[in-house]
Amino acid sequence: MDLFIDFETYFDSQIKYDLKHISVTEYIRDPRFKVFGAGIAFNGDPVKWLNSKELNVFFKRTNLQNCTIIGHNIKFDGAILAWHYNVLAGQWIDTKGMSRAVLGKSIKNHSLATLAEHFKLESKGHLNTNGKLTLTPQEEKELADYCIHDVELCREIFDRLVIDFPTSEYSIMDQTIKMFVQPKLKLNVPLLRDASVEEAKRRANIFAEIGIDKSVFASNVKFPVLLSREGYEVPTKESPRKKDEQGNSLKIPALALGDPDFLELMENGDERLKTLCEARIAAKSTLLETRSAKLASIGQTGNWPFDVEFSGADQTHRFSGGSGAGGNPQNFTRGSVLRKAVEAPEGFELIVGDFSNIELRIQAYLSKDPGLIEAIEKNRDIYCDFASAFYGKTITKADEKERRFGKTAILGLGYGMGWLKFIKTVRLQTGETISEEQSRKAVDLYRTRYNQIPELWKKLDSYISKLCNPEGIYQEFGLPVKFVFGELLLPSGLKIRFPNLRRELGERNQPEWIYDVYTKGHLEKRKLYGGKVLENICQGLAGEICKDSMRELEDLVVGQVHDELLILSSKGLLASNLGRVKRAMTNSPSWLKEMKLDAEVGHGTNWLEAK
DNA sequence: GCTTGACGCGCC
DNA sequence: AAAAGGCGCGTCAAGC
Repeated sequence: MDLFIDFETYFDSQIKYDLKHISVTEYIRDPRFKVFGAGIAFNGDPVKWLNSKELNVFFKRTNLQNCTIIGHNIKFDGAILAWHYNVLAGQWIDTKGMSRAVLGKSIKNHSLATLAEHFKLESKGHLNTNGKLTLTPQEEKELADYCIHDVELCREIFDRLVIDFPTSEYSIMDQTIKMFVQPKLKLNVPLLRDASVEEAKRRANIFAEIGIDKSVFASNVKFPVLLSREGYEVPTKESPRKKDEQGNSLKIPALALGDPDFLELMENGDERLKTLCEARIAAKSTLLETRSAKLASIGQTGNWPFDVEFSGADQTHRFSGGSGAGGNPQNFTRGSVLRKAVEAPEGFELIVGDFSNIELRIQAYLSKDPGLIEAIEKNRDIYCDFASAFYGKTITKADEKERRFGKTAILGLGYGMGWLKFIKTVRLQTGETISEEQSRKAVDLYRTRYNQIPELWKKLDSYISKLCNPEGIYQEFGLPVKFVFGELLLPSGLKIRFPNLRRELGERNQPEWIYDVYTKGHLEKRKLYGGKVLENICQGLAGEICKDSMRELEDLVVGQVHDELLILSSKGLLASNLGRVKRAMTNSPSWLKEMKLDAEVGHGTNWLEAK
């Protein structure tokens, strides 16, 4: 039995009680939270409006445990059901997640209104109940009509998306929603609160000591002015977006952590300059302070909903970080108090499993590169392997600097990076400055030592034209993906899409492969080439492997970050669950059986300790 | 006063 | 011949 549902609730933007100002979790757990009613429909039945009172009766009388509950952005409705009505679904389905998976970046966004337009359905209505705490009978009637139409739209959109949504994905989508609506992890509120206060003090002190306001350092206009006024030369770079009338990139100051010239400024020996640059970084790094404060306030209200978005990375179908419970869990600072504050409940232990070099392994086995495969199968350290060849002497884990260089090369050069970008990457990731000659040597060494990788780029480059064949004949070329018109089919049936793929003349009149994607509601052109096809495939396949493990570990999984799984185990079952996690994460996928996988599995009372 | 774009920061 | 990419969030500046 399917139940389609959409809740209508009170909000007031004037007092900042709405989803623009606070997260879904804070909104629903707030004492001001109030349900006006909901539109519901079983299967194809007419949609009914039930007001707040009628809903109480309905949920008391109806057992939905074996029901599939479907909604647009179901984490919202699911959290209301679970937290206010104590109602859990047998399975949750989110039509917004389905839309990301099926339509991807070929559509400007995945709102109900946009989807209605896309599928040529009767448009979504307009209604504004902002600030209304009680409704007149007339207002309730209007809200009911509006809501009923939304549920009808949701159902019709579901009926259309269901055709192309792979069956294998329902269980994973359900898991991601359960991680949110049935949260199991705790947040250490005092720890987070202290951290936020301390970080605020630390940052404030920096500006107080210099005697210049934070706003000067935080401003991309004022900070370069300050530097030049003090007699320093401001480095520049090309803006990625801003263009002049001729379409040439405009120069903007290069004063960010990702700009090698900025790092040079800090290290050129001028103490005053160093102080100013450090203040710049302090002004721009707000994550620790703001995130710990937000998580502290979430932690006060209950367990921590783990929020990731299904197919949020809609090119490769990996998860993206959600914002429903204190901010994106995918970018918690490594080794920080944010991870330390995420705790297993009493009597439980947190297990963290991390796939070892999963993308590198996929690259190795797809390209069948003998050097890479041998290193993997003999458990050799690939970073040392490359560094030894580069430096012409044996490098071991003890040679930290050299090994770090090897790691940067191995992880960076697999998708076609050139020598110029590699200089920058090495500077940013290792702090070292290498010459053009050294960079060219590293790039050449990578491409000759693991020569099957560039061979695969070349092959994939030549297969791009097959994606333009409207006949849509499946071709596999010995890879676990199928090439169809305009898209690559992953083993799950999810598609990596290249909408409107075509040949265009680029710089110097060279023909290039171009496709269109919507980013932030705007249509943008993207280039396509062999290295990038390989990257998309590797990321997509890595995501599928991770999902296989999630499926196997079922409801033990309480969180997921890229190649990492968070699992909760009762203390009594710790030993057996550690083994279970390791097995689930080292199973070779059915579509690349010869590939050897590995995972690091640790445990502890909190996320930091477990990893 | 509000929205939008641009940039920078954090993670993999 | 050569080409690394993708998320979410906070803040400032410009536009209305």
